[in-house]
Amino acid sequence: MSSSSSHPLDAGMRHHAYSRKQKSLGLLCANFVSLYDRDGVDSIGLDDAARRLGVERRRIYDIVNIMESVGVLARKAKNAYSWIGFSGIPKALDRLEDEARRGITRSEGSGFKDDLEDELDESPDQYADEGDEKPSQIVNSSSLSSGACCKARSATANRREKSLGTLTENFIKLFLTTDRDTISLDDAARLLLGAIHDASYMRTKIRRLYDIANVLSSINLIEKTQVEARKPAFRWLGLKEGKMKADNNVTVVAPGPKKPTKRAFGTEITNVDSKKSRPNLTADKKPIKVQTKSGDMNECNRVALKQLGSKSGYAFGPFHPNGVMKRGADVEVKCGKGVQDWESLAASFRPQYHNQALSELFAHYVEAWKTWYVEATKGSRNLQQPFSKLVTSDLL
DNA sequence: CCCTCCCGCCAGCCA
DNA sequence: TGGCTGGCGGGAGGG
Repeated sequence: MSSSSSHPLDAGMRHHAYSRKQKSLGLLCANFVSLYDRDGVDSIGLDDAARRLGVERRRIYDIVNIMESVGVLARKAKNAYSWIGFSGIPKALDRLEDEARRGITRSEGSGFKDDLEDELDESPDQYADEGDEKPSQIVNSSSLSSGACCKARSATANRREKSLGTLTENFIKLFLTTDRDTISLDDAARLLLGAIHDASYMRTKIRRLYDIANVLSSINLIEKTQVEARKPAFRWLGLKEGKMKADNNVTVVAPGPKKPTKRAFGTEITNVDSKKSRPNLTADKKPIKVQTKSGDMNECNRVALKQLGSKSGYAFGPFHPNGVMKRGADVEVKCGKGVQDWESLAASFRPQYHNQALSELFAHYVEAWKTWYVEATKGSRNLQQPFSKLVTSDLL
């Protein structure tokens, strides 16, 4: 993971080489944020986002689902989401914390409570929005029932329970309910899966957790740490309750605001050409997919959570790096106005992201950016007041 | 080698 | 139906 230059020969032709790093979900998320986190943005069209970010629509669904569960976005309608911003995070976290306290964990296998919740929150409107959140969730305590498997939920419900969004929520709840400083994805998967032992299911879950962790990292809600060698884990950073502001800050920098003239990452967007060199498998279709698993756990989850230890009153970590984040947390560029300058800067700079927003990686990036920034501004760093606080100079 | 995780197939769902 | 969603896991990048 070192920073730039990973490909030896890539110097000049950076876009022929395929580099998954430039296409990571975390990076995409960062770009997504920088693209929409500004004044005047309220509605986001999936197609538009995909086009501007240069990725396939499928990837936007991933980002959006995760972001929504964190309160940054709210689904408005088909193909349309409304941008709430980081100011929506506290509320979302409160809700999650509250649910976690009551022991509500959306189960993986059964959709029991989910359904109930669905009725309450989901469908009609977006909760993350204004003051009202979904009503309380009384619901269950169903630990037992859940385990009892009420399979059968409609396919829809079933599907939903396995959604990235739900997984994200449960993943976050783990952090909100444990005393542990860090949680590895393995542990998280284990805890979230409870009784399920199926290895392949587990593998799939972990893949998803990687996706989630990457975007949450790019948003600075969590950060990757290396606990034991070979076993990376994530630490919850969260945010400080009152301190959050509509636009606090968050990471990311990104390519140009507008349509990327030049894509800052990922070469051809749609992976048209350079994609990985897949063998020419033309014909063979994928074998039939097997719909494995089914069990569910739930009660187990709760128990598992317990094992992690429960906290009673947590004070989230500072969301804003300025405060507590350790090093390298992030940079931000947001702020609506005055973006022009940044935009141009960004355009010329073209940062190199790294895969996930691991803090170390980010640190590299930030460092590079910072350096560049200093040069660019030649000492006079405060070009705009709002930006003075911006970070660059103080991170790291 | 094995951890990471991108890619896109394809199945439900809904207008 | 066709388009939207998004689960899922193959398999390649990369340390």
